[in-house]
Amino acid sequence: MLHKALPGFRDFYPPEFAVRSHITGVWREIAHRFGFEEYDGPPLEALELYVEKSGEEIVGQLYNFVDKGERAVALRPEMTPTLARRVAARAAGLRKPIRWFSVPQLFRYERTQRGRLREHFQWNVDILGEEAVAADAEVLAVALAALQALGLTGDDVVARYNDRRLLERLGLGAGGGADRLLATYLAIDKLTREPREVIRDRLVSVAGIGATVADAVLAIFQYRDLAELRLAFGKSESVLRELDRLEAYGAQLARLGFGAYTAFDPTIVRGLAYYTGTVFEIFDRRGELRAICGGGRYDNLLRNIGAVSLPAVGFGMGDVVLGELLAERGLLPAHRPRADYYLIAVTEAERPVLLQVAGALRARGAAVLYGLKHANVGKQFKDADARGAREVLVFGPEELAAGQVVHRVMGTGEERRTPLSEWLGGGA
RNA sequence: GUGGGCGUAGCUCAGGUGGUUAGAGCGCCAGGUUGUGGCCCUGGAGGCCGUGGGUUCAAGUCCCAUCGCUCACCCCA
Repeated sequence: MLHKALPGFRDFYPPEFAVRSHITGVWREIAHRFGFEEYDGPPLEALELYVEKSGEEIVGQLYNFVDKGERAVALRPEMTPTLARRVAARAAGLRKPIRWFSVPQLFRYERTQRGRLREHFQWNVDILGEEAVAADAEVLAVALAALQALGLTGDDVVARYNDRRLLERLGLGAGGGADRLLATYLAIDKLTREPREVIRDRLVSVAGIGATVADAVLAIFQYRDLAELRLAFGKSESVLRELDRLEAYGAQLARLGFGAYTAFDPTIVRGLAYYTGTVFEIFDRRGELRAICGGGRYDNLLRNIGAVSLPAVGFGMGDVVLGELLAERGLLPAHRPRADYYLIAVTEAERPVLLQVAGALRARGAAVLYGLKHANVGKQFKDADARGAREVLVFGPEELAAGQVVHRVMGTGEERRTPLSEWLGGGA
């Protein structure tokens, strides 16, 4: 056992790779179905790209080092800064709204635990250049469509959504600057995990807001749905506007077929600094795992990073937690090697013909296997079975003399003689 | 970074209170079977019992350290 993967890094043996491939395959398929184009960038970036104000809280867990050219670099911990920078550089020439997706491998240096490694693959989908709520709905819809395609229903997962603008209108930002607002979001983010008193203390001590305001803020969360909030705060024009937008968001998602997958939840705020509007997180309904996916609107990030003003909305969905959930629900396809044909030579003398047929079949697109060293027929059949061959062709001296080969269908055991020319033919 | 639990074959695990050459099932390889797979039978390879140190006549077993995995914190992709 000389070389194991570094802590938090995974080896993908064929069975594990099959799982990863299944998940990323669905991601790509669904992204294309929604009209998103794939892009990528380097996995290693200048450290400063992440140290900038786009997300201070990430920096402490960066996988960073100094390279041989004495550049401070970091393995990318998230895709959004890369995306923002690239889009900003070419924004003028890109048709808006920009609909892009990516499946980058991302890295963070931190203690590993369930659902959290030092490396994972994350599906990123973003729409840039559109502030209409339809863009927000489209982005969440594509995330849910992928989960649906993977076999998860509205009974398995739920997307809880909210809008930071609503919380601001409700008084969250009362008398505070951006820093205070973010600290308040971070405190609220823990609302479901920690006792109310702890949150209240944190609002006062860390976020620096007054005790009475803190109580007012916490009071917001006794209202669990939009109708209740409308009754309680409907007098305010600006609150109404936000409630209307959230209603529209939910209604559009329902129209797109995901009503059973979505629910408004005022406690969802997300920890990242750059979100400015809608935010959402997707959880397993049983609440056994971490969030499967998180995203939202970040209208100021491109202006901050690239001096181009483009509203944006997107999400990231990792392969680790999702893989755990799919495994628990028995939704991962069984990994079994597959081949269309396994060719068997009875004696070495038939090998040249066998190779010729293998070539012809492969040229037609079939998956073809045969033993690389001679073995008795029983052994070869055993190998054909173990490697998942659907059909077997037996090349024996007797049949070849008559211009025939034996064709056996493994599933049924049905077997008959067929003309060799049929297998050598180049036509489809 | 903090605390708890766990490290025996490729995998899943046995190995009472220390006691000879460390076991099973599955998997893998070979044979039974030189023209027919799944089942069965036989044999084999594969372990410095995570690593290092200590206690002891004797350590897979007890002690310490360390590394790794894991769970909970911290924090969040």
